[in-house]
Amino acid sequence: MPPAVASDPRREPLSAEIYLRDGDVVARDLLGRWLIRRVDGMTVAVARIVETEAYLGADDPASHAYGGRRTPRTETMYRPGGCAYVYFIYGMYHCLNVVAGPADTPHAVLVRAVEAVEGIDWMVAQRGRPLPLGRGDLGGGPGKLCQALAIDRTVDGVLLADGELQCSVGEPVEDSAVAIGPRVGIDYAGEAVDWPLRFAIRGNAELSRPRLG
DNA sequence: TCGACGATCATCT
DNA sequence: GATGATCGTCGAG
Repeated sequence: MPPAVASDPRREPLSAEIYLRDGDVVARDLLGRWLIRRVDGMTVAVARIVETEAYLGADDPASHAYGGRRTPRTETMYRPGGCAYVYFIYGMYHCLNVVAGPADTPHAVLVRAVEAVEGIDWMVAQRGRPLPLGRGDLGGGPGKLCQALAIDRTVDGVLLADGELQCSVGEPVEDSAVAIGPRVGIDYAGEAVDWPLRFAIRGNAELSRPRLG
């Protein structure tokens, strides 16, 4: 692919309406899009989304907002789609979500894997792992990609149109390149364990475990 | 206040 | 495949 430059149309922010649809639609649409990480106004890294999961709010037993549960932590999900929802998990990791749907419809899209487009050295440094990094070790998992992009609770609520974390047009993918399967790590969610709400770019090297497609 | 648990990962066997 | 790390969050008391 050609190098990314400032005038690159792939860097144009996604329009706000994109995020106002249901979580599963947004999750599929975000494949191939770019996350642009900015620190103090400077772009330090660009990463391409290669795997997502949808969480469908009040009607989804796997969602933090199941049954309309509304707490200080989940408040961000009740905002209109288009901002980041970041939470802390297992005492050591963060997970990055894109809020979807209109206000008070707490849908979210968990970003499960990204691949580096630009600023790979910076991302590797953020990960703090000994080199060389193996397949999927940089951005192949929700905790890993948050480390690589230095995402923590301070990013929670950031607008993806113009904040410290942005989401741009990137390189959308064809349906034929998309693998779909059940979500990971939600064994507590009853019937919802089997819902086909995990989306990935088929065969991509940075997919999370267990691999889909 | 307290106890249980988690949308994970690295490091074992 | 199994397990420990590690702590914010939330519901129960």
